Amino acid sequence: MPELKILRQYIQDHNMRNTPEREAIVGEIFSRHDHFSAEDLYQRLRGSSLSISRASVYRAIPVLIGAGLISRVFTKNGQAFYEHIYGHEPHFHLRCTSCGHIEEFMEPLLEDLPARLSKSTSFAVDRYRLEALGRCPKCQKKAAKSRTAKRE
Amino acid sequence: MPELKILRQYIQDHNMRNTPEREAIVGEIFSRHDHFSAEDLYQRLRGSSLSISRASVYRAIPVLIGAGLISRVFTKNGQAFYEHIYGHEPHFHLRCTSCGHIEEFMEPLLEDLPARLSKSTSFAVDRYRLEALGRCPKCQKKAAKSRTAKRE
DNA sequence: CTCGATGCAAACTATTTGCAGGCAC
DNA sequence: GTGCCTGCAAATAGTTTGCATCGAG
Repeated sequence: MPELKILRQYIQDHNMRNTPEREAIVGEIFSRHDHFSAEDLYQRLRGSSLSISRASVYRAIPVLIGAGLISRVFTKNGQAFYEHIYGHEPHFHLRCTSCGHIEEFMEPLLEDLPARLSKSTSFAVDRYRLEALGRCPKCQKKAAKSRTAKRE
Repeated sequence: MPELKILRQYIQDHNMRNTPEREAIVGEIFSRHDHFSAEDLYQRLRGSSLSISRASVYRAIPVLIGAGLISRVFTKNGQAFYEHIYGHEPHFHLRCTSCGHIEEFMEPLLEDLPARLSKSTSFAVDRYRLEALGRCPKCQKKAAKSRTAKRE
């Protein structure tokens, strides 16, 4: 479990304390490969032997981001979603503006974007977040005239 | 004021009703060239002769997005930020993870991204949102060892 | 006249925080 | 033993919504 190693190292380096709660959270996150919100995590961990509070889940998130284990990828209806990034190829998200369906995709062109941007701008860029918005195949077919404007 | 024309057209096409409030909101948005939150807009419009309620500001936003006049560009501390897109070259945002400073930038490589993605994926992509995260020049200089992990 | 839009205030929802006790180190 | 971490509950903050009224078409 390299992700646990990373967590422990990060915690040690930052004079924090490791706890079973944090390890359980990391374990749960890396047990699947999907996008999750803080609430999702909380619900999944409620069932576990070690029932973890919402507060601890919320407090763990910035720690894991700091450790480079997860990253916030998008916001949906005011709720933040994350994904684990360790051992995960860089990629971006295609989001259907009609049904909300999300797919991951990689465009080779973008592979070394951070390095490229670090050269062409004054920022030291270390990562990026790209979200492409459009219609998924299903919603293209439906092609119903939408009469209502949804937020986003 | 082409933006007002677009608003009116959109409203007409969607069986909605045009109101001085909506026109004032659009006017205010296009009077500057910056990123704004719903609250920003509300505060700026409070002073105007036509005092507009928060509710109307919030309700106007999805309409303007639907009309293609504005777009949500990022979320900061749980608050959504927008910018007007009509008459504005496509571009992306560089965000300093340390101080929050934001700069706009264009990478020629990305110019026809939507078209390219529409071909290489199954989605009909019509726009995208790219946020590069890193350190701005100032914060690179400070280079203080941060001991606290901030959310994001 | 009709029905969408507005303003107000209350309701919601996601997230943060104060506090007392517990546990990692 | 010290001080970070946890759980709980209360507090915040952004955004949404019910309702009565207003006014555009």
